Amino acid sequence: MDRQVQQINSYLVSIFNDVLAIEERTLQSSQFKDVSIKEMHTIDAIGMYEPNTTSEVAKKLGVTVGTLTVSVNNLVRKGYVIRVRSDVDRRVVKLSLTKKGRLLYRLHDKFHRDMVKETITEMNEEESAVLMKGLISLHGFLERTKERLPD
Amino acid sequence: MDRQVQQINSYLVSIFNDVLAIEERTLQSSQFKDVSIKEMHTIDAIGMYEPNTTSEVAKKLGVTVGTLTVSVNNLVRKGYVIRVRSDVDRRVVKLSLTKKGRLLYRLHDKFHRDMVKETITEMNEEESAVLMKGLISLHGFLERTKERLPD
DNA sequence: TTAATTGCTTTGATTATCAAACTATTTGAC
DNA sequence: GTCAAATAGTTTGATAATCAAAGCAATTAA
Repeated sequence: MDRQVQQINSYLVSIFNDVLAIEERTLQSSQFKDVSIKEMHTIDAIGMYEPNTTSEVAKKLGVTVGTLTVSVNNLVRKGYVIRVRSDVDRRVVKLSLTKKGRLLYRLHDKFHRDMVKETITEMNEEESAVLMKGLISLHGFLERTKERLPD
Repeated sequence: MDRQVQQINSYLVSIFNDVLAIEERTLQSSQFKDVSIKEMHTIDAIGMYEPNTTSEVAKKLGVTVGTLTVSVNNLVRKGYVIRVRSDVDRRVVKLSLTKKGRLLYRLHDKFHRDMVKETITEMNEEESAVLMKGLISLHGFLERTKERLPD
C-alpha cells in the first residue's frame, strides 16, 4: 500500500505542476501575453455570469480584499475587467468581464474541459464513475482537514 | 458527459486550492512559520537524498536559475538549506537540506501521504486501481500537451 | 592559449501578497 | 434624526516571487 500511496501522491503533484505550467505557457503564446496565471485565475473567479462583489471574489480566491483590489486595478487597466458601483449599496463594487475578458475566460475554460474530456474518453462509464468517487473522497478529506485547522 | 466533465473539473480545481491552502495554514501554525508555501516546495524539490544542482532543482520547479538562487539565499539564511560547491566542477553548486530542513521535509511528506492514504482507505483494491488509472491518463494527456507547446 | 560555453549570481523591474490605515456608506442605538 | 459602529473597498508600505539580462568564474574546444 505504501508504494501505491507514494505513486498516487507523485502523480497528483506532477499533474498539479503540469496544469500550472501548461496554463502559463498557453497564455504566453496566445494573444493574451499580458495576463499572468494568477490574473487568469482572478478572471476565472470573476466569471462570465452574474457579477460578483470584490469581497466574494477575494474569498473565492483565498486572498485579502486589498490584494484583489490591486490585481483588479491592473486587470481594469489592461481592459479585461470592469468595476461598477452598486446602486443599491454605494459601498459595494460589482466586478465583471469585458468582451476581451470573456473571450479569455472561454479559452481557459476550454483548456480545462479538454483536459478532463481527453482523460475520461479513455475510460468507460464505470471507470469514470470510480475516478469521480476517488476525487470526491479526496475532496472530502481535504474539506474535513481544513475544518480542523485554525484560521 | 458534459455535466460530468464540468464536475470532475471543478473537483480538481477545488482539490488543488484546498491542498495549497491547507499546506499554507499547516506551515503557519507549526514551528516553521518563516517558510512560505513556495519555499516549502523548493525544500521538497531539493529533497532528502542525493544532493541536486541548482539547475536541476530549478528545472524540477519550473523556474529560472536566477529565481532559484534568490530563493536559496533566503533558505540558507533561515537555516534550511546548505550550498556546497562541487569539487569536480567548481562552477556547480550542490544543494542539500540541513537537519532542520530534513525535519520539515518529512513533515510535509507525511501530510501528502496521509492525504492520499485517507482517500484510498475508503476504497477497495479495484477502485484504487481505477483511480490510479485515471490519474495516469490525466498525467499522460498533460505530458503530451506540454510536448506540443512552444517553450 | 585564447574563445566559446556553461553554471551560477546579481540586478532592475513587475506582480503578488499582507496588515494596517484610510474613505465612504450604511446600519443601529438612542 | 443624529451620531457611533460596522461594513465594503482602496491605498500604502513592506516583503516575496518572478523574469530577463548582464556579469562572473570555471571549463571545454579550437
